[in-house]
Amino acid sequence: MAEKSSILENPTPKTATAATKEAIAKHQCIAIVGSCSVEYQGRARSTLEPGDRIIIIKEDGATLVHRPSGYEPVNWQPSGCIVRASLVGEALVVEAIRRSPHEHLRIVFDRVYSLFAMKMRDAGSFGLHVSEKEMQSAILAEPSLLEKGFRPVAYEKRVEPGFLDLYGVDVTGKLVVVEIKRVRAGKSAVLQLARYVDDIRKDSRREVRGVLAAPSISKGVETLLATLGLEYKAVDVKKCALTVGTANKRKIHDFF
Amino acid sequence: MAEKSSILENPTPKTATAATKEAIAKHQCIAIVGSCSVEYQGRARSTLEPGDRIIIIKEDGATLVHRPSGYEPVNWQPSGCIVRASLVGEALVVEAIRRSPHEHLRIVFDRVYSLFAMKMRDAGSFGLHVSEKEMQSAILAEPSLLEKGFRPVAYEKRVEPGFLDLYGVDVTGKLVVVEIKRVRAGKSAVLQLARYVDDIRKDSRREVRGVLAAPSISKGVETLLATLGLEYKAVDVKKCALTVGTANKRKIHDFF
DNA sequence: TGCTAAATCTCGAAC
DNA sequence: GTTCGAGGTTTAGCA
Repeated sequence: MAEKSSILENPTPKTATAATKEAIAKHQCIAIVGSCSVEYQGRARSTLEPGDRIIIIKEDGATLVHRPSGYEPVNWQPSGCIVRASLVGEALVVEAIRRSPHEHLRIVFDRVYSLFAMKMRDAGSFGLHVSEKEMQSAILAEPSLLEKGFRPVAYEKRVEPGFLDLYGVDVTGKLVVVEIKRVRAGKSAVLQLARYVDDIRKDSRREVRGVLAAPSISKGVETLLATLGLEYKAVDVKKCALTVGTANKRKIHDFF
Repeated sequence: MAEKSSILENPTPKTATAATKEAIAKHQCIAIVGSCSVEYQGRARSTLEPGDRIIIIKEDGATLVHRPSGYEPVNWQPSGCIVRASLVGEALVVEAIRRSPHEHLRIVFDRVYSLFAMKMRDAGSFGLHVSEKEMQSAILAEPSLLEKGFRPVAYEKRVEPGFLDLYGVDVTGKLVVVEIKRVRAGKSAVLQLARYVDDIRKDSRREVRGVLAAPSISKGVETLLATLGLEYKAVDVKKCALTVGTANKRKIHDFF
């Protein structure tokens, strides 16, 4: 089931070069650990003296040179460049070249500790989420994310048109109906909020504010909000995510 | 001389976990190739379904999850986080946790193809350069980088106070003395330029312009330039680097 | 610790 | 192609 992978330990330069050439030809992913020096010229120019590094060559040509510490690669070449391996003297040399802009990356190995190559299969989908539910939880845990002095009273409250996301009281005692959107809010969100506000106003003598909480709003929505007597509050999605994370801290901490 | 490295090929989850734990304890660098799923929670939240990936765990805790294509890691954790390996059921699990902001990365391997660990030595210094010489070459090759219609006449011309970087004629026939700085130019660069301009003016009846070519100038330098009757021309260092690269294209092309 | 500006930023979408 | 904006941006320089 699993694809064949090849691993070389302390290969000779000749062997390493042959293996790298073959892997590049097969569009495999390659991971080389070795001592190397690196030169780059293109949008800027750089030189890196010899030292132990991890080099990754991906199937689309993306090439990364990683030092033993730090998040970023010290040198790299993005996707779509041409990668060549060659034996120069007694050294494996990997070059990655890109046109437009013209860039040249040259890696000269004085030692190869390990060389791994394999056709990797990765069809897994990646999803980046901050759900509306999480934003709601975050504002419940930290109401100032919405507005200073806001006190939540209920969430997912049943009203005539459906469930309203959040419901509370502001610093002056007015009722606040909150509609939460995790992405840029459009006209529909405003109209939904308007229906909820109308419904609440029917049952209350207190003044009722309608607040649309979203990272941003579509163009034109601002005037619609003003027309309907509603408000927009910008909510920092990342801060929400962090707040949710902090709320879950104990659970994570239990792991240790 | 070279540090001991350990390589495992298709290890069992138990073996892989033990090896990862040991390598983390020794502050070694680790490269794992395997099929895994990934979850992240912190500044945002993400999930990644199973697939083949390359995982790098560096000695400072920086952790990277790379898919088979693209420059960027799909998931990561920066330097300074705590990394733990554990055997959960029949799977190697790597977790990297950071406080402030609180972030949690969890990698679950359903298969490990290869595991490499080693104490890497990298003392090589890294230098990112766009030398003054290269900026000079670039402007010589592409004079419009300085000013439309500029025609270089000489470079490194000997004058009384030293060597001036560049010397030419503008579109109206005036002489132009150019002082090049690869970084933000300060007062000293202006004074140097002023001396060169004075020297050239002594030997010529034609009008002489003094131009400071640099990516930017320090605050206050603008008024000094005005006082001395000199000019500043912003030069795009990256464009210079690219121009130098293009000029060397034939040489690189010969490689193929 | 927090803010600001640059990055060989990368990446994707819109034009 | 080119430009524009967002990113779990990261990183370095300062207040």
